[in-house]
Amino acid sequence: MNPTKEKILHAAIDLFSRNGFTGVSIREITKAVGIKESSLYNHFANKDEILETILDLFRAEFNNTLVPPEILDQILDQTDVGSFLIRGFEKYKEHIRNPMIEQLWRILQIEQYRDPRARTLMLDFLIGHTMEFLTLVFTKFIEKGKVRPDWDPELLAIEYQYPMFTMVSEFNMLKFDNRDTTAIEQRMAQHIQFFVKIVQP
Amino acid sequence: MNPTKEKILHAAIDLFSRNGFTGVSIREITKAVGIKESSLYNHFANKDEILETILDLFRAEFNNTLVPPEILDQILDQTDVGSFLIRGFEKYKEHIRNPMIEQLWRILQIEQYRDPRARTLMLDFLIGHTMEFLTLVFTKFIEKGKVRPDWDPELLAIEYQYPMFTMVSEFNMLKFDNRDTTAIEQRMAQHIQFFVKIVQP
DNA sequence: GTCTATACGAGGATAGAC
DNA sequence: GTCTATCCTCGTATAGAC
Repeated sequence: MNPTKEKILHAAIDLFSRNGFTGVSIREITKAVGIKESSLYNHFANKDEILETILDLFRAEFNNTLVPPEILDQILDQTDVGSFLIRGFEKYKEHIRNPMIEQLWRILQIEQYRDPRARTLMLDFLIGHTMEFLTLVFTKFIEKGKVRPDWDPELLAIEYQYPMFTMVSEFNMLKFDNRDTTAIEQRMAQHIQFFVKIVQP
Repeated sequence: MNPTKEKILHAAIDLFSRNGFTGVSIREITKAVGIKESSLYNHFANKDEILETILDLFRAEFNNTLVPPEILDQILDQTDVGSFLIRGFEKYKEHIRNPMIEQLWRILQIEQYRDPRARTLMLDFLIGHTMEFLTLVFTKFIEKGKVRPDWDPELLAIEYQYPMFTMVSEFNMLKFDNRDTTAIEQRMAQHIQFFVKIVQP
């Protein structure tokens, strides 16, 4: 991608993530980049195309974090539930440590009601795929006798992941104000411990 | 409150909840109400004062749902964890069945990053007070021998409430598009069952 | 309290020179 | 690809008549 286009995109991500799509003007974006308004239109047809590009970027980044299904069985054979979830959590923390990813999350939250694309991305893509993946993981863990067969794998996926969604959202809000996040990070770790203790055979 | 002022407020809540504060103009609000722009300023000093009034309203509505601490012990003596949580869930559903409340939730979600007041309301007030209340509830349940003393009451509050936050948020998004919500409602009920089974002595 | 009229800066976007 | 200049609509807000 053209370096100016990239600059525009990143300035837009930064601004949208703080003030929302409707709260940011083309003038602000171009001012942040250091170009004139008219120059922006050499890279994007209009303001909405910037947002569309951002949503595409989010989709791509999310796909990057998924474990390929081919190697899933192999991984699950080599680990127990606890190590698997902790490892996933560590990977997630790496992921979110990238400030741009954090900004993309915020944009999705802000635009979820105003923009149907953001809503679908959040509901069907993000929540949907994560739940599908975890349901598969717990199904296999139960088959392998590494998780108690007492509960529906889909319920386990919810019990594990849904608290995480809220904690991540809380974490993001605290970070946004530069507030202390150790308490919430500790809670995430405690949640994993709690969950593992309950599902272990 | 003056009837025109009330109409303005409700039109603003409706519009803000769909397009966000920055995505709605004074012209749109007054058009929805059927008055001229200038008339609005007889009721609110400026656009921001409308949002401030909305946030105050949310605070008041939330306070309405809290159980007074004086009568908590009495309630907890009369019920087990399951009935207590199911009853709370029913009350919550009544609460959210009010379309205005639903809209207020959406506004809070949309504005959480742009507006520090919305962020504090969400983090410290809403999440904070709910957790405080539930931690107290589980502490007392443990004292009364109605919940296993194996876990920290605060952890129990998180394990119960945090998945609910995500599910409510998901529920709201689905409802916004008039999509089917029976699956998510069923999951909420399953979550309560799961939780009760785990904490029961 | 509501209206008409108006101010005036900010908004997205384009034409055309370089 | 970037600039200057410009368009025209929308945005918040006020003054003053009724």
